[in-house]
Amino acid sequence: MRNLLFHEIHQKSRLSIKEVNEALKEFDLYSSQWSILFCLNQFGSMTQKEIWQYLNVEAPTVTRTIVRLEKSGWIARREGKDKRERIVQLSSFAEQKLPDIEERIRQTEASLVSSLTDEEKEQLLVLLKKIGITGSEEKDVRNG
Amino acid sequence: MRNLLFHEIHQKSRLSIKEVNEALKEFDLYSSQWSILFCLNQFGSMTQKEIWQYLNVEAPTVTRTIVRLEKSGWIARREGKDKRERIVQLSSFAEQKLPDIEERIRQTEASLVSSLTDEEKEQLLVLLKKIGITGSEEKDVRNG
DNA sequence: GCATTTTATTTACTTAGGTAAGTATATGGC
DNA sequence: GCCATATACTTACCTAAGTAAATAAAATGC
Repeated sequence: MRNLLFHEIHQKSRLSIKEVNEALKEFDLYSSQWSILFCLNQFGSMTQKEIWQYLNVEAPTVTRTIVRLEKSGWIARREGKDKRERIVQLSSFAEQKLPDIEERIRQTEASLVSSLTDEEKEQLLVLLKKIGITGSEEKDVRNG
Repeated sequence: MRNLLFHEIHQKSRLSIKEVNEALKEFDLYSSQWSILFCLNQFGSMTQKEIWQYLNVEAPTVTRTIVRLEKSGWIARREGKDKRERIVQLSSFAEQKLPDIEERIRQTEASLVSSLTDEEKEQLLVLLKKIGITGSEEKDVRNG
């Protein structure tokens, strides 16, 4: 395939999502749900905007996933002082389960990149971050 | 984010699909449709199985996209000698349009990786190909 | 030669992402 | 204070990819 790079990125993206979903089955979670739980675990309560900005997806995508997480008891939402905002936080059930899930995900991801050295992983990350930036933004590569 | 690598792969995958979709708008095509047209242009007539095996997706995904491509006149299908198979081929309309589309895609992709040197692109490809393979398969890295 | 198994494709349904438009609340101009 | 604009979120609808199960045709066993 001529456009090998994008083909390959696309493939590995699908592959890793597939593996993570497989690992999450025992917890009745999907990869996108996990990414939000992980986010909340790392930063504490967040507005939906903070979540979609951090994950770099669109607002409706987060709305949908959050609704499902709320229905299944992983998170709760409350109104903010600004009544347009909805503040999202982990349930105590989620807080209790998260360490196990994180360990499981860590294993899955480690296995996926087990044939790369630490240096190669670092290199891969640096190269990936360069994709999609134009000359003028290039100085910001290390921030993302 | 701890799982930075997958986060980044996922992001760049979405970004590149978005850009390719944007570029394909003027031709009334989507990225997944393009990948099938490209495939057929490269290899000539193919069965659906050959397509999904090459693109490394599941059969139902190819069925859906092919049905749409057929409805919009980009491809035609005929029965094979084996009547279970359906042989897919480009329409003359598609053959006529493809060079322009390919040029447009080439530009889009080049712009996305414009901040990488040729050596870096090659390196990125090599590293990506190593993802998801176990020790015993490692010798096959260069085939993919 | 017929029953069983395999194979190619399709259908139905799920999550995941996107855009566009709608709703409700804040904010600014005056 | 009120109207226009901006912002946060939601709804509706599109493509993309996956799994599971259905269908139809080949291939195989005996």
